[in-house]
Amino acid sequence: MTGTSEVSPLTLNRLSIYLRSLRQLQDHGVHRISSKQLADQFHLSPTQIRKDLAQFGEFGIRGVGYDVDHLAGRLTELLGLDSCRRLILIGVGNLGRALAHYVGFNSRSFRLVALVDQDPTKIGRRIGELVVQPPARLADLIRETGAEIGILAVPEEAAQANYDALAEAGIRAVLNFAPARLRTDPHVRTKDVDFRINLEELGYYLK
Amino acid sequence: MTGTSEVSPLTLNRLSIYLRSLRQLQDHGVHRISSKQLADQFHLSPTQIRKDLAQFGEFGIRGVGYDVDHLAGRLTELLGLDSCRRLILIGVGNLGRALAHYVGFNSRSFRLVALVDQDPTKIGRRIGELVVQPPARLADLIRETGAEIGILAVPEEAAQANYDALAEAGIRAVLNFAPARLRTDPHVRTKDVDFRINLEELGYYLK
DNA sequence: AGATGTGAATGAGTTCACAGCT
DNA sequence: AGCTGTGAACTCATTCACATCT
Repeated sequence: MTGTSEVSPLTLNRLSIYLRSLRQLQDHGVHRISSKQLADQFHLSPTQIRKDLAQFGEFGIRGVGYDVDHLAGRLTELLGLDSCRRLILIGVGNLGRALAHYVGFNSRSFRLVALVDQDPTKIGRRIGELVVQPPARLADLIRETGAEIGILAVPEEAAQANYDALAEAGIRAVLNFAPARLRTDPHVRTKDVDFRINLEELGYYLK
Repeated sequence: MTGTSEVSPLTLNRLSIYLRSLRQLQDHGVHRISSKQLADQFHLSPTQIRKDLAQFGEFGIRGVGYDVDHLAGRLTELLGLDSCRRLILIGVGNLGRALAHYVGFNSRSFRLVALVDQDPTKIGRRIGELVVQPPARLADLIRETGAEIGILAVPEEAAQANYDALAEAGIRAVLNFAPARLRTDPHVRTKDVDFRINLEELGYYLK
């Protein structure tokens, strides 16, 4: 059932979790599971699993449950994880370098294809298999490598300018690690990851 | 108005953003602002700002707006950022080391006080001002340093065991960077940060 | 006049409860 | 009998619209 309205990020994030859980089950040789069992094992809600899946079709067998391999396969397609997205990382400070080595950024579904930093002492350095490039090459790099997602790991002050440059160069999505309120481009999917906000949330409850 | 029910994380996260925005205004010498102006400058919703603040009292002046310094001060208290929370970091791989250097983890409101890793080749190494300690010392470290928040930056397989050890040792909150579904302890505030989920969300929309 | 603070209305997201398959 | 898929009920969150105050 292909509804016309967009899928909520919350649902999407849970689909990622379901898929990950299913893969773990595959590794343990499990071939069939009910929403209840899945929920119990991974601390999820069985109704929510079914509702989330319902947005995309019928994947289970009534009275029986889900075929683990089949469902994992469908979720993989659904999330677009069967093809490989190319990433360009802007900013190779401490965080940027850690992200560059992060396995999730170099898996079957995602691959880091370019590194950019403005600092002359960093340009030319090799990190993993890539060499840090100057910002002037940004647009060319995106065109040459076919990068679709930009990872912003620059300091707060530089965030907006780099975001704008990415948008201008035709990037399609940005994962922003800078603690800045970006003026976003409507053509660019943008998602913030902000540790400080998460920390402050935890801190609040400790009072 | 001290309502009895708990504040939602969504509200809390926005309060962090408001505070950050106000501090930027302070740096620019702005002393008074309306919810409308604040919203315009930082891409927020004016009604939501007012509703969020309303949960904690009346901070503005009708017909006038908010005193920037005063509101910033109240939010700082409210979020508990006037005192300093001590953090213990578990796992000093790529991500862990980046986090150790992350300024937000060593600010006025948060301070990293201990590092732990299980890898014998890492134990004893100095990172910043701290020396990496073995897991056996975890409980002692938490007691000695008064650490309240644990940062989990270990591989997926090790996440649950380390979480349990932190909970057992009396930690009050955990910020988990491992891509694992943790069985959480009801006495420990737990928050997940998962880059892969965020990436996959962006990836979905690119299909 | 102009902006806050807030009840009422709307919308989004989750849970319930059960009809419908296997 | 058992588990999925789903309308209806409910809860949580945002937005509207306006009374209230400076």
